[in-house]
Amino acid sequence: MKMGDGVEQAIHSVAMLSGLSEGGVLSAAALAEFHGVSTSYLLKHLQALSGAGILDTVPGPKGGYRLAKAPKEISLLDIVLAVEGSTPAFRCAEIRQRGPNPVSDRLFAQPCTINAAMLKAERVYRAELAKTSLADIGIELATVDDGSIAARGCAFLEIHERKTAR
Amino acid sequence: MKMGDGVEQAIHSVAMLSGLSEGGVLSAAALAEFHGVSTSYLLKHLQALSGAGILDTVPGPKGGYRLAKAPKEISLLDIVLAVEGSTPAFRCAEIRQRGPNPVSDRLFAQPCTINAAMLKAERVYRAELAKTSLADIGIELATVDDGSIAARGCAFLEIHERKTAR
DNA sequence: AATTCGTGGATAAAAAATATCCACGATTAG
DNA sequence: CTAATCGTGGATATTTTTTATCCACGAATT
Repeated sequence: MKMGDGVEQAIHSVAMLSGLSEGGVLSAAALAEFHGVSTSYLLKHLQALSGAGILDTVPGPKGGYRLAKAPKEISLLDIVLAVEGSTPAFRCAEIRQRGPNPVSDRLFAQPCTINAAMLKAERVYRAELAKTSLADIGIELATVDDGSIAARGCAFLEIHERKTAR
Repeated sequence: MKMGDGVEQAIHSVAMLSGLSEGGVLSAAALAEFHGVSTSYLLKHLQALSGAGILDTVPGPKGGYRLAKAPKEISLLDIVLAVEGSTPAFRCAEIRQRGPNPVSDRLFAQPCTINAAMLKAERVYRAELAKTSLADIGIELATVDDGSIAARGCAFLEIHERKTAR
């Protein structure tokens, strides 16, 4: 069982957007450059996030992505579901009904107990992810080379703004 | 995120073995036939379960697999870990350290908060699976065609025993 | 009006999962 | 004793899924 790398990229992207100053946006290209990932692939996930109502898009020159709501209102679960979809990891294939089983079909009206147990665990997993919001994750602080304290990504944001200010 | 089909096959196999009478065993071929899956593929998972101490093997003619301990002592988590491995679904690729990030390396001595949150959710997931044992799943009951009540699989076991009694 | 951006579908490349096969050693029924 | 049966474990093929890329289009802003 492996979670797609897109999820990690998406969470980091949204986290960075949460550090933006009022009115600020970041283009898909800038986000991809900062995270060192493929722009066209990240785009796919940014669009999923936008479609899920987590991000807003600003078209035109100086456009890009920004949060659609407050960091406190965005949970990790929201992001994971937007990128990976809501299909459970465990999919009951109704194995119990296969093979030369001479047992009556009436049994199978009741749900598979194995499936029920697996899905319950997934519900617990998702509930835990729902507890953590972007606000909880916060912005990591760092000492930059000149000795000052900077929010993670801020230094990059400055660089990016210098570029776009041309 | 998708869990391998092997997990489902493994759980059903172990569940069926838990319904075996004292001293009884089932061969990999019989388990595969009952579940309608490939024998050689199921074998791979049965061997993993045996290696994990969940199943015992009985070699020779009339040999096969049986539980290595009481159903109450076998949790769904044990089976999932044996088949899928214990690697977490979310693997932090340390995206935060990539790209043209001018922030000091000292920041990265601390664990990634995103990674921490994702792993915490996985711990909760596993804890929930650990709560459910084979005994909890129990043996499903069914009304067979002649109107009597039979444990799921028992009818098949009878067929199998008739075969092997030749 | 030209630049810059996101949209969305089509498609290619890479990686996993699934499935199969074979030669070997161990065990036990007959 | 010996022949049949079973599990072991590695190698390998097949299929499916994931990941990644590309391109033509429409929208908005300077």
